[in-house]
Amino acid sequence: MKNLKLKSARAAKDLSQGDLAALCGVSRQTINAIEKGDYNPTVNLCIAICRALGKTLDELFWEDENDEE
Amino acid sequence: MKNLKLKSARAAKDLSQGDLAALCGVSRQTINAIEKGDYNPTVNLCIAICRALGKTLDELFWEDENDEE
DNA sequence: ATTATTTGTCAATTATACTTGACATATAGT
DNA sequence: ACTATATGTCAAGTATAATTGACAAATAAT
Repeated sequence: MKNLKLKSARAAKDLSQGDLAALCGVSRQTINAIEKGDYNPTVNLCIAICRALGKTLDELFWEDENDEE
Repeated sequence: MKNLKLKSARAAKDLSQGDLAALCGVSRQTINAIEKGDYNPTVNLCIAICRALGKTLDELFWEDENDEE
């Protein structure tokens, strides 16, 4: 289950996966895995991503991650 | 950093920590720890909690978990 | 006083989020 | 052709979310 909302919000800010990872204090692979969607980040990381992209949890993570795989 | 929004949303539905845990498929201790607030649940669990309580991520988890400790 | 339910908290284990390091591919620049 | 950046993915390790089991204290009921 890809997270396309995240991918497009990141593209809208013209950030690479690596850029966003640095802003959130995680590795590039972690951002890649979240966008790819086959796992389940912690809420604090979700919040960090939202802050970096100027979005809220509901905008990026509501009804996506849950219909898993 | 206690999550009082969660605690009060649960109280509003007259559910015990154990009840909510069962609805979410996790242990009572996990719900207790999240309300107590000293850790960082996964977003899928947050979503399960929101669904059980009829709330959204923004309502229960936005700007709480992040000002950690 | 006692019985039952809820909550708080501990210790030890298991599952998994997240890391580092590396390699392949694709695209664009020079 | 070469160089650089962005992405996708793998394997092995570390950090921590979540588990089970147990016990104590508080509340409410009888």
